[in-house]
Formats: sequence, C-alpha cells, structure tokens
Amino acid sequence: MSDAVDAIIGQWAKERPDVVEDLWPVELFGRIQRLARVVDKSAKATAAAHGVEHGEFDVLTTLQRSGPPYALTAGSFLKASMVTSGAITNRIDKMEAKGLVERVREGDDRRTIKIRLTEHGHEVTRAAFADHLANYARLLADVDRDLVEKTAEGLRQVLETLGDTTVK
Amino acid sequence: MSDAVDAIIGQWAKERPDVVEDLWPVELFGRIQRLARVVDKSAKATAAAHGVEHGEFDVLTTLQRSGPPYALTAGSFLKASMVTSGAITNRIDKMEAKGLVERVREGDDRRTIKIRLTEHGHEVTRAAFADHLANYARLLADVDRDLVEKTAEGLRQVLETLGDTTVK
DNA sequence: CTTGATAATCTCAACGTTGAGATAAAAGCA
DNA sequence: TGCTTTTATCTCAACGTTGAGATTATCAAG
Repeated sequence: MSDAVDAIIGQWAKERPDVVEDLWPVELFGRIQRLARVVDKSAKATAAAHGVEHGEFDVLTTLQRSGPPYALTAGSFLKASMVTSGAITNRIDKMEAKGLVERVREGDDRRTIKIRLTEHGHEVTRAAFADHLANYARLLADVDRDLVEKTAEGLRQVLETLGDTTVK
Repeated sequence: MSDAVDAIIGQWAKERPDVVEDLWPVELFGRIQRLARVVDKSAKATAAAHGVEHGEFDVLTTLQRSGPPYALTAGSFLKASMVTSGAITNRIDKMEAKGLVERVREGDDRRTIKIRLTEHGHEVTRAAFADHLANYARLLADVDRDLVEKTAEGLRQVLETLGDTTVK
C-alpha cells in the first residue's frame, strides 16, 4: 500500500533523481502536513456545530483546562496558541460578544487583562469538547491502538528535540 | 522528558478526570497539530526568501515534479492542494503576474486551462526547493534517523486508513 | 520625581482563504 | 437539432490572521 506522500516522493524520484537522497524528511513532514489538514478540517466542523470558530474553541479549552478561576491573561494565549496578538484581540472581541468569555481587569498591573470563562462559556466548552473527543476517536477507529501510541511517542521525541516543551 | 502535549493532557487529567480515558487521540493529533505549525512556519520563511508565498511554492513544486510538459489544469491543483477554487485562481493570478507560470488554453476542451511553469518559474523552483530540503534536514538534524523513519511509517498507516492515498 | 526603557494590549490595513454563486463550455439525451 | 445536466474556472464579499505601529501602564535609574 502507499499513501499520497509515497506518490509525491515517487514523482520526485523520477523527475529529480538528484534530490532523492534529501527527500527523507518529506516522509515525516509531508505526512504531518497532510494529516494536520485532514484533522483540522474535521475539528473545524465539530467546533462550528457548536457555533464557535476553530481558534475560539482553542481559547475555550485552554481556559477550561487551566482550572479555577478559569481566567488567563491575553498574553498567555499569545504564547500558547502560536498566533499573533492581533488574532487574539480579534478572537476575544468576538467571544466576548457571544458571551463566552469576559475581559476583567484585576490585580496590580493595569496593563494586563484577564480573559475569564463565563458560565455559558463553560457549558459550550463541555459540550463541544465532548464532541471533539468523539470525533477524534472516530477518525482513529480503524487504526491499531498500539500503532497510535508508538507513533505519538515518536512525534513527542521530535517535538522535544525541536524545543516544543511547554504550553506556557 | 515531556513536551507541550504532555503538559496539556496533564492539565486535563487534573481538571476533567472524567475525560482522561478519551484523551488518547490527543497524544497523536495534538502533536501533529503542533508540529505542523512549527514546520509550516519554517517552510513559509524559506519560500519567502525566494519571493513566493507558501501556497505558491506548493504550486511550483507540484508542477515541477509532474514532469514534462510541466503543465497541469487548475482543477488538478484543487484536488491536490486541499484548498478551494477561489484560492487557486488567486494564486495563479499572482504567480502569472510574477512570471512564474502562464495560463495556456490547449486541447479540445476550452473550459480547461493549463498552468505551465515558465523558465523563470523553473529556476525559482529549483533554488527554493533546494533550500526547502536543506531547511527540512536542519530541523531534523538532532533527531535519530531511525526514529524519523519509524514515525513516518506510522503516520503513513494512519493516512492510508483515513483514505489519503492519492495526489490526484 | 523625572526620564527612559520595558511590557501588555489594541489598532488597522494588507493578505490569503473560504464558499456560494456566476459564467461558459461540453456532454448526455431525446 | 434542441434541452438539460454536468464540468471547469472565475468572481467577490466576508472572514480570520499577520505584523508593524500606537497606546497605556509599569519598572529601573539617576
């Protein structure tokens, strides 16, 4: 059997035999890229079913898993979410309008604002996250469980080597 | 050692012990998502160094590896690139303006257009792709080669199961 | 205190993508 | 031949993100 990445590498081997020896990272990164798109598209649909954007869902789950008081600074999302500041401001604006979160100024430093999950936000997150996990399980339903674990372990070592070790 | 995904799962385990048993797909998909962002960001910078967008680089390499006559229909990009038709039209517009590709109508079917790599497009692709592979190799420089292969093989099986088997 | 530097968030124009609809050509069928 | 359906591409407004710069607050020195 072969997948889309095998096909791509096969094409390169024929057209550019001079680069064949340098294609081995494509075996890993090419598959990561394709899988990410498939999984993201699926996750996006799940979030949409609950009326939230993909990025908004990310904010919701980050807040919920942070535990009480379910409030984090805007800056912490910046570091954790791998997007720029403008995107965060935009997300919070829309989520605030939907009543999912609220901006609160507390503490000594009045530059910082905290984004706090509202009760409504909690409910949406619980429902959406349950669907999200069910969707994930569905995607992997026909994949050997042991293979999933071993592959995930391999990816973890790559992530560690690349320095992606903290959520911040 | 632990990575960002371990930290995320650890937070869930504490805040939502009821979902712990359903988190196993996150071990795989969470890492795929994070790695995809890191790798994409890096690849984007490499492409930018050659004056092309990430998506444009995708079109260039797809054309080059397709072999002579280095021309494909717009529709084939649609199926291969996982983006919508508007994005393809937009990409080709800009690439045509840069002299990287040209639209040609040939053959019996006058609905179809073929996107053909220009000589300049060929040169840019060769240079950018060489840099791209060097960048990929650099990212994996400190990762055990055998681990890369085994992990890639695991991902291939997941892709096959999800049905991503052709480039089209 | 002031001054300068640093830090946190917001603003906003430019950009690429989405997705529904438009346009036009080809194919199927009576 | 006409008529409908299908196929291929383009149009365009809405959307989320980027990234540089503005704004406001805090901190560190003198």
